[in-house]
Amino acid sequence: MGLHIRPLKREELPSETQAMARFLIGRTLVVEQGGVRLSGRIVETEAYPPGDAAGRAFSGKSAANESLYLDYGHAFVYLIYGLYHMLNVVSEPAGIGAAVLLRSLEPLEGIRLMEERRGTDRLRDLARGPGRLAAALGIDRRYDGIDLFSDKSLWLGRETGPVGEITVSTRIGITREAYRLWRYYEAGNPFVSGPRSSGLHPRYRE
DNA sequence: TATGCGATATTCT
DNA sequence: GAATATCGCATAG
Repeated sequence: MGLHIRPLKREELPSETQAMARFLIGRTLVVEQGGVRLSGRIVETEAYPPGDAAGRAFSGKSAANESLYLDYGHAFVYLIYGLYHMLNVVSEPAGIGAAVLLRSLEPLEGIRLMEERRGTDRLRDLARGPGRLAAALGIDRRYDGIDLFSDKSLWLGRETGPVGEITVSTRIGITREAYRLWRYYEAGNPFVSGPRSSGLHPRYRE
């Protein structure tokens, strides 16, 4: 466990959604739970900018999406399909309602616990996809609204090495604004979910 | 490897 | 009542 991850400084994180989604590729996400540290390299994100019809803020503020309206750098966690939690980073100044979805991690630390939670020892499958990512890290609604720059249990770290080329594509699993190129991933990285070459949404693929 | 489908809960119309 | 920022299993090729 000689891995030393330096915390990201708040002023390094862009407060504009697409810029943040791109910036976060190659950075690290760290969870501290009861003395155990889990971490991973962020290899895939999606941007849900202000006014986006596919975003959770589109139908206005409600109890379900309150934390989306916090200042950038807070966590926004919600449940989808009744089964999976999605971990987002609020991406604009307070009151706006936009976020970056963390889709996939390359596991670094706490792999044993991730395997246990996920019921597999296949490294590639531990946190590939947003539902798996949350499951591996034990993220649920209790993490909703926490500040990633003051809370000790969930925070963002600097890159641990060189960051590869970043590719953009259409977002996965949405119907509205489906043509937008707001998905970002590290090219060629096997820990990325979904299409890694075509860059086109299945709906628009021939 | 690719495609299809059911599971499941909360929110919104 | 319908939709949903998904996943794992089944089946076919």
